[in-house]
Amino acid sequence: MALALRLANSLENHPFVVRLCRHARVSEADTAAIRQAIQREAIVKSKRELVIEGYENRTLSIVSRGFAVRYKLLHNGKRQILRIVLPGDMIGLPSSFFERASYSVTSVTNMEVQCVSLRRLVALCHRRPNIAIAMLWLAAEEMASYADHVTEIGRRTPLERTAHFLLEFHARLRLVGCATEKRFEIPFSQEIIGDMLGLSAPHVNRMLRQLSTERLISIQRRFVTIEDPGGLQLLGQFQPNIVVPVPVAAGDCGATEP
Amino acid sequence: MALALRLANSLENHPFVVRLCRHARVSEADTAAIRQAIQREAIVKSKRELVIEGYENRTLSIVSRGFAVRYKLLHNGKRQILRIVLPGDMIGLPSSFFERASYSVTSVTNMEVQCVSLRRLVALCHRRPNIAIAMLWLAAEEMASYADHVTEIGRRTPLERTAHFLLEFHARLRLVGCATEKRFEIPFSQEIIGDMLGLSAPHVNRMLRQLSTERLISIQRRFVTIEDPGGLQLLGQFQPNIVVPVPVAAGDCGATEP
DNA sequence: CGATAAATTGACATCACTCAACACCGGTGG
DNA sequence: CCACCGGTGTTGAGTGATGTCAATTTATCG
Repeated sequence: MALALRLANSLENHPFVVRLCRHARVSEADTAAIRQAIQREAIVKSKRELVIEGYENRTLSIVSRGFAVRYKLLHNGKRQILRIVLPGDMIGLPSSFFERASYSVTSVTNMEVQCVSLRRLVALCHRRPNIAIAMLWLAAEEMASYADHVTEIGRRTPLERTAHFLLEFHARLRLVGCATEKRFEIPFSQEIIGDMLGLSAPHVNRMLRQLSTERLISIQRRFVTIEDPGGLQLLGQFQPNIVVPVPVAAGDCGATEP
Repeated sequence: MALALRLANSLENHPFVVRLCRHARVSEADTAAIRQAIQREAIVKSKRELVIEGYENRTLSIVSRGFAVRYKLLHNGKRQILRIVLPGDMIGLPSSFFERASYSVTSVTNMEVQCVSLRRLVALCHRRPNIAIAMLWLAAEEMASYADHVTEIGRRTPLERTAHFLLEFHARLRLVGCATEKRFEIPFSQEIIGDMLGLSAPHVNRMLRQLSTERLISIQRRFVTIEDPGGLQLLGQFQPNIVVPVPVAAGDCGATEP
Protein backbone atom coordinates (compact mmCIF):
# COMPACT_ATOMS: atom_id res chain seq x y z
CA MET A 1 0.00 0.00 0.00
CA ALA A 2 1.05 3.56 -0.62
CA LEU A 3 0.47 4.42 3.00
CA ALA A 4 2.76 1.70 4.24
CA LEU A 5 5.48 2.80 1.89
CA ARG A 6 5.30 6.42 2.91
CA LEU A 7 5.26 5.41 6.54
CA ALA A 8 8.26 3.21 6.01
CA ASN A 9 10.20 6.30 5.12
CA SER A 10 8.65 8.76 7.50
CA LEU A 11 8.94 6.47 10.51
CA GLU A 12 12.69 6.10 10.22
CA ASN A 13 13.27 9.43 11.87
CA HIS A 14 9.84 10.01 13.24
CA PRO A 15 10.29 11.99 16.46
CA PHE A 16 8.31 9.35 18.32
CA VAL A 17 10.61 6.52 17.26
CA VAL A 18 13.61 8.69 18.01
CA ARG A 19 12.29 9.22 21.52
CA LEU A 20 11.62 5.53 22.06
CA CYS A 21 15.07 4.60 20.89
CA ARG A 22 16.80 7.12 23.09
CA HIS A 23 16.48 4.91 26.14
CA ALA A 24 14.83 1.65 25.21
CA ARG A 25 16.18 -1.21 23.18
CA VAL A 26 13.92 -0.99 20.19
CA SER A 27 14.88 -3.33 17.40
CA GLU A 28 14.28 -3.08 13.66
CA ALA A 29 11.53 -5.62 14.10
CA ASP A 30 9.92 -3.45 16.74
CA THR A 31 9.79 -0.34 14.56
CA ALA A 32 8.49 -2.49 11.73
CA ALA A 33 5.71 -3.66 14.03
CA ILE A 34 4.91 -0.09 14.99
CA ARG A 35 4.74 0.85 11.35
CA GLN A 36 2.37 -1.99 10.67
CA ALA A 37 0.13 -1.06 13.58
CA ILE A 38 -0.48 2.44 12.29
CA GLN A 39 -3.88 2.62 10.71
CA ARG A 40 -3.98 5.98 9.09
CA GLU A 41 -2.24 9.27 8.77
CA ALA A 42 -4.05 12.56 9.15
CA ILE A 43 -3.44 16.21 8.49
CA VAL A 44 -5.13 18.41 11.06
CA LYS A 45 -5.72 22.13 10.69
CA SER A 46 -5.09 24.59 13.44
CA LYS A 47 -7.78 25.02 16.10
CA ARG A 48 -9.44 21.65 15.59
CA GLU A 49 -10.69 19.58 18.50
CA LEU A 50 -8.87 16.25 18.52
CA VAL A 51 -10.28 14.94 21.78
CA ILE A 52 -13.39 16.29 23.48
CA GLU A 53 -13.94 16.07 27.20
CA GLY A 54 -16.77 13.75 28.14
CA TYR A 55 -16.71 11.72 24.96
CA GLU A 56 -15.28 8.30 24.35
CA ASN A 57 -11.90 8.16 22.67
CA ARG A 58 -10.24 4.89 21.76
CA THR A 59 -7.65 6.26 19.37
CA LEU A 60 -4.08 7.25 20.01
CA SER A 61 -2.26 9.58 17.66
CA ILE A 62 1.43 10.13 17.49
CA VAL A 63 2.35 13.61 16.40
CA SER A 64 4.92 14.01 13.65
CA ARG A 65 4.44 17.72 13.06
CA GLY A 66 2.73 20.64 14.75
CA PHE A 67 1.50 21.56 18.22
CA ALA A 68 -1.57 21.01 20.33
CA VAL A 69 -2.73 21.67 23.87
CA ARG A 70 -4.40 19.31 26.27
CA TYR A 71 -6.68 21.17 28.66
CA LYS A 72 -9.61 21.00 30.98
CA LEU A 73 -12.47 23.48 31.18
CA LEU A 74 -14.04 24.18 34.55
CA HIS A 75 -17.61 25.06 35.33
CA ASN A 76 -16.55 28.60 36.23
CA GLY A 77 -15.26 29.11 32.69
CA LYS A 78 -11.59 28.89 33.55
CA ARG A 79 -9.24 26.68 31.62
CA GLN A 80 -6.22 24.76 32.78
CA ILE A 81 -3.79 23.61 30.19
CA LEU A 82 -2.29 20.32 31.25
CA ARG A 83 0.31 19.86 28.60
CA ILE A 84 1.63 21.27 25.42
CA VAL A 85 1.80 18.50 22.88
CA LEU A 86 4.87 18.50 20.66
CA PRO A 87 6.05 16.34 17.78
CA GLY A 88 6.92 12.93 19.20
CA ASP A 89 4.18 13.10 21.83
CA MET A 90 1.07 10.99 21.90
CA ILE A 91 -2.45 12.37 21.84
CA GLY A 92 -5.01 10.22 23.59
CA LEU A 93 -2.69 9.25 26.43
CA PRO A 94 -4.24 8.77 28.90
CA SER A 95 -7.72 9.64 27.59
CA SER A 96 -8.07 6.48 25.55
CA PHE A 97 -7.64 4.41 28.71
CA PHE A 98 -10.79 5.87 30.25
CA GLU A 99 -14.49 5.47 29.60
CA ARG A 100 -14.74 9.09 28.65
CA ALA A 101 -12.02 11.63 28.10
CA SER A 102 -11.54 13.86 31.12
CA TYR A 103 -10.02 16.69 29.10
CA SER A 104 -9.89 18.05 25.59
CA VAL A 105 -7.12 18.36 23.05
CA THR A 106 -7.04 21.10 20.44
CA SER A 107 -4.44 21.81 17.78
CA VAL A 108 -2.79 25.21 17.94
CA THR A 109 -1.00 24.88 14.60
CA ASN A 110 -1.48 22.67 11.59
CA MET A 111 -0.46 19.15 12.43
CA GLU A 112 0.34 15.77 11.03
CA VAL A 113 -0.46 12.70 13.07
CA GLN A 114 -0.46 8.91 12.80
CA CYS A 115 -3.31 7.01 14.39
CA VAL A 116 -3.54 3.68 16.18
CA SER A 117 -6.48 2.22 18.03
CA LEU A 118 -5.97 1.32 21.65
CA ARG A 119 -6.86 -2.24 20.78
CA ARG A 120 -4.07 -2.51 18.25
CA LEU A 121 -1.61 -0.85 20.53
CA VAL A 122 -2.34 -3.35 23.28
CA ALA A 123 -2.02 -6.23 20.82
CA LEU A 124 1.30 -4.76 19.74
CA CYS A 125 2.48 -4.59 23.34
CA HIS A 126 1.49 -8.23 23.79
CA ARG A 127 3.52 -9.36 20.84
CA ARG A 128 6.46 -7.08 21.53
CA PRO A 129 7.11 -6.53 25.22
CA ASN A 130 9.96 -4.23 24.23
CA ILE A 131 7.40 -1.74 23.04
CA ALA A 132 5.30 -2.07 26.18
CA ILE A 133 8.40 -1.37 28.23
CA ALA A 134 9.37 1.56 26.06
CA MET A 135 5.89 2.95 26.61
CA LEU A 136 6.37 2.59 30.34
CA TRP A 137 9.47 4.73 29.98
CA LEU A 138 7.49 7.35 28.11
CA ALA A 139 4.85 7.22 30.83
CA ALA A 140 7.53 7.75 33.46
CA GLU A 141 8.86 10.79 31.60
CA GLU A 142 5.40 12.18 31.36
CA MET A 143 4.73 11.62 35.04
CA ALA A 144 7.91 13.46 35.94
CA SER A 145 6.82 16.28 33.71
CA TYR A 146 3.46 16.45 35.45
CA ALA A 147 5.15 16.44 38.81
CA ASP A 148 7.21 19.43 37.73
CA HIS A 149 4.07 21.12 36.56
CA VAL A 150 2.36 20.64 39.91
CA THR A 151 5.38 22.02 41.74
CA GLU A 152 5.58 24.91 39.35
CA ILE A 153 1.99 25.97 39.87
CA GLY A 154 1.75 25.10 43.53
CA ARG A 155 4.84 26.60 45.04
CA ARG A 156 6.72 28.85 42.68
CA THR A 157 6.30 32.59 42.27
CA PRO A 158 4.91 33.80 38.95
CA LEU A 159 8.32 34.99 37.81
CA GLU A 160 9.93 31.65 38.63
CA ARG A 161 7.10 29.84 36.91
CA THR A 162 7.60 31.79 33.74
CA ALA A 163 11.34 31.21 33.75
CA HIS A 164 10.84 27.52 34.43
CA PHE A 165 8.26 27.24 31.69
CA LEU A 166 10.55 28.81 29.12
CA LEU A 167 13.42 26.51 30.03
CA GLU A 168 11.31 23.39 30.04
CA PHE A 169 9.60 24.20 26.79
CA HIS A 170 12.93 25.03 25.20
CA ALA A 171 14.43 21.75 26.36
CA ARG A 172 11.51 19.78 24.98
CA LEU A 173 11.70 21.60 21.66
CA ARG A 174 15.40 20.92 21.36
CA LEU A 175 14.92 17.21 21.88
CA VAL A 176 12.80 17.06 18.76
CA GLY A 177 14.92 19.49 16.78
CA CYS A 178 12.53 22.44 16.90
CA ALA A 179 14.89 24.90 18.59
CA THR A 180 18.48 26.06 18.43
CA GLU A 181 20.69 26.34 21.48
CA LYS A 182 19.36 29.70 22.59
CA ARG A 183 16.42 30.50 20.42
CA PHE A 184 12.95 29.13 19.86
CA GLU A 185 9.48 30.09 18.87
CA ILE A 186 6.43 29.96 21.07
CA PRO A 187 3.72 29.07 18.60
CA PHE A 188 0.80 30.24 20.75
CA SER A 189 -0.48 33.23 22.65
CA GLN A 190 0.41 34.47 26.11
CA GLU A 191 -3.11 33.60 27.20
CA ILE A 192 -2.21 29.96 26.65
CA ILE A 193 0.94 30.37 28.71
CA GLY A 194 -1.26 31.84 31.42
CA ASP A 195 -3.65 28.92 31.35
CA MET A 196 -0.64 26.62 31.53
CA LEU A 197 0.87 28.38 34.55
CA GLY A 198 -2.28 29.30 36.43
CA LEU A 199 -1.77 33.02 35.80
CA SER A 200 -3.78 35.70 34.05
CA ALA A 201 -2.67 36.76 30.60
CA PRO A 202 -1.72 40.30 31.68
CA HIS A 203 0.42 38.90 34.45
CA VAL A 204 2.24 36.57 32.08
CA ASN A 205 2.97 39.60 29.99
CA ARG A 206 4.38 41.49 32.98
CA MET A 207 6.56 38.54 33.90
CA LEU A 208 7.91 38.16 30.37
CA ARG A 209 8.62 41.85 30.28
CA GLN A 210 10.41 41.65 33.60
CA LEU A 211 12.57 38.79 32.36
CA SER A 212 13.40 40.98 29.38
CA THR A 213 14.31 44.05 31.42
CA GLU A 214 16.48 41.88 33.63
CA ARG A 215 18.35 40.80 30.47
CA LEU A 216 17.60 37.13 30.97
CA ILE A 217 15.71 36.79 27.70
CA SER A 218 14.70 38.90 24.75
CA ILE A 219 11.54 38.59 22.74
CA GLN A 220 10.66 39.61 19.24
CA ARG A 221 7.29 38.56 17.96
CA ARG A 222 6.96 35.08 19.34
CA PHE A 223 10.65 34.29 19.13
CA VAL A 224 12.43 33.99 22.41
CA THR A 225 16.20 34.27 22.80
CA ILE A 226 17.75 33.12 26.02
CA GLU A 227 20.29 35.85 26.76
CA ASP A 228 21.51 34.64 30.13
CA PRO A 229 21.05 30.87 30.45
CA GLY A 230 22.73 30.78 33.84
CA GLY A 231 20.58 33.50 35.31
CA LEU A 232 17.39 32.07 33.92
CA GLN A 233 18.30 28.63 35.17
CA LEU A 234 19.05 30.02 38.61
CA LEU A 235 15.69 31.72 38.75
CA GLY A 236 13.61 28.94 37.22
CA GLN A 237 15.40 26.06 38.96
CA PHE A 238 14.79 23.83 35.99
CA GLN A 239 16.49 20.49 36.14
CA PRO A 240 16.05 18.10 33.26
CA ASN A 241 15.15 14.59 34.31
CA ILE A 242 17.57 12.13 32.81
CA VAL A 243 16.02 8.75 32.27
CA VAL A 244 18.10 5.64 32.69
CA PRO A 245 18.33 3.19 29.82
CA VAL A 246 16.07 0.17 30.12
CA PRO A 247 18.09 -2.38 32.03
CA VAL A 248 18.89 -5.52 30.07
CA ALA A 249 18.45 -8.54 32.24
CA ALA A 250 20.56 -11.09 30.45
CA GLY A 251 18.89 -14.48 30.18
CA ASP A 252 15.63 -13.16 31.52
CA CYS A 253 14.22 -11.85 28.30
CA GLY A 254 15.30 -14.34 25.71
CA ALA A 255 11.91 -15.96 25.42
CA THR A 256 10.22 -13.26 23.40
CA GLU A 257 12.88 -12.51 20.80
CA PRO A 258 13.08 -14.83 17.80
CA MET B 1 11.64 -19.95 51.98
CA ALA B 2 9.54 -18.50 54.75
CA LEU B 3 9.28 -15.22 52.89
CA ALA B 4 7.83 -16.85 49.81
CA LEU B 5 5.24 -18.64 51.88
CA ARG B 6 4.13 -15.55 53.71
CA LEU B 7 3.98 -13.64 50.44
CA ALA B 8 1.93 -16.38 48.87
CA ASN B 9 -0.76 -15.64 51.40
CA SER B 10 -0.41 -11.90 51.67
CA LEU B 11 -0.35 -11.35 47.92
CA GLU B 12 -3.73 -12.97 47.35
CA ASN B 13 -5.57 -9.87 48.43
CA HIS B 14 -2.71 -7.44 48.35
CA PRO B 15 -4.20 -4.06 47.43
CA PHE B 16 -1.75 -3.83 44.54
CA VAL B 17 -2.86 -7.10 42.98
CA VAL B 18 -6.47 -6.13 43.58
CA ARG B 19 -5.87 -2.92 41.67
CA LEU B 20 -4.15 -4.67 38.80
CA CYS B 21 -6.95 -7.20 38.49
CA ARG B 22 -9.66 -4.58 38.50
CA HIS B 23 -9.07 -3.74 34.85
CA ALA B 24 -6.37 -5.96 33.43
CA ARG B 25 -6.44 -9.65 32.65
CA VAL B 26 -3.98 -10.88 35.21
CA SER B 27 -3.76 -14.64 35.40
CA GLU B 28 -2.77 -16.91 38.28
CA ALA B 29 0.56 -17.36 36.56
CA ASP B 30 1.02 -13.60 36.46
CA THR B 31 0.46 -13.11 40.17
CA ALA B 32 2.73 -16.04 40.83
CA ALA B 33 5.41 -14.31 38.77
CA ILE B 34 4.90 -11.10 40.73
CA ARG B 35 5.24 -13.01 43.97
CA GLN B 36 8.46 -14.55 42.75
CA ALA B 37 9.86 -11.20 41.66
CA ILE B 38 9.50 -9.69 45.12
CA GLN B 39 12.85 -9.61 46.81
CA ARG B 40 12.09 -8.56 50.32
CA GLU B 41 9.44 -7.24 52.60
CA ALA B 42 10.04 -4.29 54.89
CA ILE B 43 8.40 -2.62 57.83
CA VAL B 44 8.95 1.12 57.81
CA LYS B 45 8.37 3.42 60.74
CA SER B 46 6.63 6.73 60.47
CA LYS B 47 8.68 9.71 59.27
CA ARG B 48 11.37 7.73 57.48
CA GLU B 49 12.80 8.83 54.16
CA LEU B 50 12.16 6.15 51.57
CA VAL B 51 13.45 8.05 48.56
CA ILE B 52 15.71 11.08 48.73
CA GLU B 53 15.80 13.72 46.06
CA GLY B 54 19.07 13.80 44.16
CA TYR B 55 20.06 10.25 44.94
CA GLU B 56 19.88 7.20 42.78
CA ASN B 57 16.98 4.86 43.41
CA ARG B 58 16.58 1.60 41.54
CA THR B 59 14.03 -0.01 43.81
CA LEU B 60 10.28 -0.06 43.56
CA SER B 61 8.16 -0.80 46.60
CA ILE B 62 4.53 -1.73 46.60
CA VAL B 63 2.73 -0.58 49.69
CA SER B 64 0.55 -3.05 51.54
CA ARG B 65 -0.09 -0.93 54.62
CA GLY B 66 0.37 2.66 55.71
CA PHE B 67 0.76 6.06 54.10
CA ALA B 68 3.55 8.17 52.64
CA VAL B 69 3.94 11.45 50.79
CA ARG B 70 5.93 12.14 47.68
CA TYR B 71 7.17 15.72 47.62
CA LYS B 72 9.66 18.16 46.28
CA LEU B 73 11.53 20.79 48.24
CA LEU B 74 12.33 24.10 46.59
CA HIS B 75 15.31 26.32 47.15
CA ASN B 76 13.10 28.89 48.88
CA GLY B 77 12.20 26.32 51.53
CA LYS B 78 8.71 25.63 50.28
CA ARG B 79 7.45 22.13 49.78
CA GLN B 80 5.06 20.78 47.19
CA ILE B 81 3.48 17.44 47.88
CA LEU B 82 2.96 15.61 44.62
CA ARG B 83 1.02 12.64 45.80
CA ILE B 84 -0.23 10.90 48.84
CA VAL B 85 0.82 7.29 48.65
CA LEU B 86 -1.76 4.76 49.79
CA PRO B 87 -1.79 1.01 50.13
CA GLY B 88 -1.72 -0.47 46.62
CA ASP B 89 0.44 2.36 45.26
CA MET B 90 4.02 2.04 44.16
CA ILE B 91 6.88 3.98 45.65
CA GLY B 92 9.73 4.64 43.25
CA LEU B 93 7.48 5.27 40.29
CA PRO B 94 8.78 7.20 38.43
CA SER B 95 11.94 7.93 40.42
CA SER B 96 13.54 4.58 39.68
CA PHE B 97 13.37 5.35 35.96
CA PHE B 98 15.66 8.36 36.35
CA GLU B 99 19.34 8.80 37.02
CA ARG B 100 18.56 10.54 40.26
CA ALA B 101 15.27 10.91 42.06
CA SER B 102 13.73 14.31 41.44
CA TYR B 103 11.67 14.22 44.62
CA SER B 104 11.58 12.59 48.01
CA VAL B 105 9.23 10.13 49.64
CA THR B 106 8.62 10.02 53.38
CA SER B 107 6.33 7.79 55.39
CA VAL B 108 3.68 9.56 57.44
CA THR B 109 2.56 6.46 59.30
CA ASN B 110 4.10 3.07 59.92
CA MET B 111 4.15 1.09 56.72
CA GLU B 112 4.65 -2.31 55.22
CA VAL B 113 6.10 -2.59 51.74
CA GLN B 114 7.34 -5.20 49.27
CA CYS B 115 10.41 -4.39 47.23
CA VAL B 116 11.43 -5.20 43.66
CA SER B 117 14.41 -3.89 41.76
CA LEU B 118 13.75 -2.09 38.51
CA ARG B 119 15.84 -4.70 36.75
CA ARG B 120 13.66 -7.52 37.96
CA LEU B 121 10.49 -5.63 37.19
CA VAL B 122 11.60 -5.07 33.61
CA ALA B 123 12.55 -8.71 33.27
CA LEU B 124 9.12 -9.60 34.61
CA CYS B 125 7.47 -7.34 32.04
CA HIS B 126 9.48 -9.03 29.31
CA ARG B 127 8.34 -12.47 30.30
CA ARG B 128 4.77 -11.47 31.04
CA PRO B 129 3.47 -8.74 28.73
CA ASN B 130 0.21 -8.87 30.67
CA ILE B 131 1.98 -7.30 33.58
CA ALA B 132 3.62 -4.64 31.44
CA ILE B 133 0.22 -3.74 30.07
CA ALA B 134 -1.34 -3.70 33.52
CA MET B 135 1.42 -1.33 34.58
CA LEU B 136 0.57 0.90 31.65
CA TRP B 137 -2.97 1.04 32.99
CA LEU B 138 -1.69 2.03 36.40
CA ALA B 139 0.46 4.68 34.77
CA ALA B 140 -2.57 6.03 32.92
CA GLU B 141 -4.54 6.23 36.18
CA GLU B 142 -1.71 8.05 37.80
CA MET B 143 -1.38 10.48 34.92
CA ALA B 144 -5.07 11.29 35.15
CA SER B 145 -4.65 11.86 38.83
CA TYR B 146 -1.77 14.25 38.19
CA ALA B 147 -3.82 16.07 35.59
CA ASP B 148 -6.55 16.58 38.16
CA HIS B 149 -3.98 17.83 40.60
CA VAL B 150 -2.67 20.41 38.15
CA THR B 151 -6.18 21.62 37.44
CA GLU B 152 -6.97 21.74 41.11
CA ILE B 153 -4.01 23.90 41.97
CA GLY B 154 -3.99 25.99 38.85
CA ARG B 155 -7.57 27.05 38.40
CA ARG B 156 -9.73 26.23 41.38
CA THR B 157 -10.45 28.46 44.34
CA PRO B 158 -9.07 27.35 47.70
CA LEU B 159 -12.51 26.26 48.88
CA GLU B 160 -13.08 24.20 45.75
CA ARG B 161 -9.62 22.71 46.06
CA THR B 162 -10.27 21.59 49.59
CA ALA B 163 -13.61 20.04 48.68
CA HIS B 164 -12.07 18.31 45.69
CA PHE B 165 -9.19 17.03 47.74
CA LEU B 166 -11.49 15.52 50.35
CA LEU B 167 -13.59 13.79 47.71
CA GLU B 168 -10.63 12.44 45.79
CA PHE B 169 -8.82 11.22 48.86
CA HIS B 170 -11.99 9.60 50.11
CA ALA B 171 -12.53 7.84 46.79
CA ARG B 172 -8.99 6.53 46.76
CA LEU B 173 -9.29 5.31 50.34
CA ARG B 174 -12.52 3.52 49.57
CA LEU B 175 -10.96 1.65 46.68
CA VAL B 176 -8.51 0.03 49.05
CA GLY B 177 -11.00 -0.47 51.85
CA CYS B 178 -9.70 2.26 54.15
CA ALA B 179 -12.91 4.27 54.38
CA THR B 180 -16.63 3.79 54.81
CA GLU B 181 -19.21 5.40 52.58
CA LYS B 182 -19.18 8.75 54.35
CA ARG B 183 -16.37 8.66 56.82
CA PHE B 184 -12.60 8.48 56.72
CA GLU B 185 -9.49 9.49 58.55
CA ILE B 186 -6.90 11.92 57.33
CA PRO B 187 -3.73 10.46 58.79
CA PHE B 188 -1.64 13.63 58.51
CA SER B 189 -1.63 17.29 59.45
CA GLN B 190 -3.32 20.24 57.76
CA GLU B 191 0.11 21.53 56.86
CA ILE B 192 0.47 18.53 54.58
CA ILE B 193 -2.90 19.25 53.02
CA GLY B 194 -1.67 22.78 52.44
CA ASP B 195 1.51 21.60 50.77
CA MET B 196 -0.61 19.33 48.63
CA LEU B 197 -2.99 22.08 47.53
CA GLY B 198 -0.58 24.98 47.28
CA LEU B 199 -2.15 26.76 50.25
CA SER B 200 -0.87 27.90 53.61
CA ALA B 201 -1.76 25.83 56.65
CA PRO B 202 -3.91 28.56 58.23
CA HIS B 203 -5.86 28.92 55.03
CA VAL B 204 -6.51 25.20 54.83
CA ASN B 205 -7.88 25.47 58.31
CA ARG B 206 -10.15 28.34 57.31
CA MET B 207 -11.44 26.37 54.34
CA LEU B 208 -12.11 23.24 56.37
CA ARG B 209 -13.93 25.31 58.93
CA GLN B 210 -15.99 26.94 56.22
CA LEU B 211 -16.95 23.56 54.81
CA SER B 212 -18.02 22.61 58.32
CA THR B 213 -20.11 25.72 58.92
CA GLU B 214 -21.77 25.19 55.56
CA ARG B 215 -22.76 21.71 56.76
CA LEU B 216 -20.96 19.93 53.93
CA ILE B 217 -18.65 18.02 56.24
CA SER B 218 -17.96 17.61 59.91
CA ILE B 219 -14.62 17.00 61.51
CA GLN B 220 -13.65 15.46 64.81
CA ARG B 221 -9.99 14.92 65.44
CA ARG B 222 -8.76 13.80 62.05
CA PHE B 223 -11.94 11.99 61.14
CA VAL B 224 -13.98 13.55 58.40
CA THR B 225 -17.65 12.81 57.83
CA ILE B 226 -19.20 13.85 54.57
CA GLU B 227 -22.53 15.31 55.62
CA ASP B 228 -23.74 16.51 52.26
CA PRO B 229 -22.18 14.46 49.47
CA GLY B 230 -24.20 16.25 46.79
CA GLY B 231 -23.23 19.71 47.95
CA LEU B 232 -19.58 18.81 48.36
CA GLN B 233 -19.53 17.19 44.94
CA LEU B 234 -21.16 20.25 43.40
CA LEU B 235 -18.53 22.49 44.95
CA GLY B 236 -15.50 20.31 44.34
CA GLN B 237 -16.51 19.11 40.87
CA PHE B 238 -14.84 15.80 41.47
CA GLN B 239 -15.40 13.21 38.80
CA PRO B 240 -13.84 9.82 39.19
CA ASN B 241 -12.02 8.59 36.10
CA ILE B 242 -13.32 5.20 35.10
CA VAL B 243 -10.71 3.15 33.32
CA VAL B 244 -11.73 0.79 30.57
CA PRO B 245 -10.77 -2.86 30.82
CA VAL B 246 -7.72 -3.85 28.81
CA PRO B 247 -9.05 -4.81 25.40
CA VAL B 248 -8.52 -8.45 24.51
CA ALA B 249 -7.33 -8.80 20.96
CA ALA B 250 -8.23 -12.39 20.21
CA GLY B 251 -5.51 -14.32 18.42
CA ASP B 252 -3.00 -11.54 18.87
CA CYS B 253 -1.73 -12.49 22.25
CA GLY B 254 -1.43 -16.22 22.14
CA ALA B 255 2.30 -16.23 21.49
CA THR B 256 3.44 -15.36 24.99
CA GLU B 257 1.27 -17.65 27.06
CA PRO B 258 2.60 -21.19 27.58
C1' DC C 1 1.70 15.46 84.08
C1' DG C 2 4.77 17.94 81.30
C1' DA C 3 6.38 18.73 76.67
C1' DT C 4 5.78 19.01 72.01
C1' DA C 5 3.08 19.19 67.89
C1' DA C 6 -1.05 20.56 65.72
C1' DA C 7 -5.17 23.32 65.22
C1' DT C 8 -7.28 27.71 65.48
C1' DT C 9 -7.82 32.52 65.30
C1' DG C 10 -6.77 37.46 64.26
C1' DA C 11 -4.35 41.53 62.17
C1' DC C 12 -2.14 43.10 58.33
C1' DA C 13 0.35 43.74 54.00
C1' DT C 14 0.96 42.40 49.46
C1' DC C 15 0.52 40.23 45.40
C1' DA C 16 -1.96 38.98 41.46
C1' DC C 17 -6.55 39.21 39.43
C1' DT C 18 -10.05 41.91 37.15
C1' DC C 19 -11.39 45.28 34.19
C1' DA C 20 -10.57 48.48 30.82
C1' DA C 21 -8.21 51.10 27.40
C1' DC C 22 -5.04 51.27 23.86
C1' DA C 23 -1.33 49.81 20.53
C1' DC C 24 0.24 46.68 17.31
C1' DC C 25 0.33 43.22 13.75
C1' DG C 26 -1.26 40.36 10.11
C1' DG C 27 -4.71 39.15 7.14
C1' DT C 28 -8.60 40.00 4.16
C1' DG C 29 -11.43 42.12 1.00
C1' DG C 30 -12.56 46.01 -1.59
C1' DC D 1 -2.66 49.40 -2.57
C1' DC D 2 -5.17 50.71 1.24
C1' DA D 3 -8.62 50.40 4.92
C1' DC D 4 -10.66 47.73 8.07
C1' DC D 5 -10.87 44.23 11.69
C1' DG D 6 -9.97 40.58 14.91
C1' DG D 7 -6.69 38.75 17.63
C1' DT D 8 -2.87 39.64 20.49
C1' DG D 9 0.25 42.22 23.18
C1' DT D 10 0.87 46.03 26.58
C1' DT D 11 -0.13 49.03 30.24
C1' DG D 12 -2.53 51.12 34.24
C1' DA D 13 -5.66 51.52 38.37
C1' DG D 14 -8.15 49.48 41.97
C1' DT D 15 -9.44 45.74 45.00
C1' DG D 16 -10.04 41.47 47.20
C1' DA D 17 -8.01 37.33 48.44
C1' DT D 18 -4.45 34.82 50.50
C1' DG D 19 0.04 34.51 52.59
C1' DT D 20 2.72 35.81 56.68
C1' DC D 21 3.38 36.30 61.31
C1' DA D 22 2.15 35.76 65.87
C1' DA D 23 -0.57 34.46 69.79
C1' DT D 24 -3.50 31.14 71.97
C1' DT D 25 -5.85 26.95 72.58
C1' DT D 26 -6.19 22.15 72.03
C1' DA D 27 -4.51 17.57 71.30
C1' DT D 28 -1.07 13.93 71.51
C1' DC D 29 2.58 11.40 73.23
C1' DG D 30 6.07 10.09 76.44
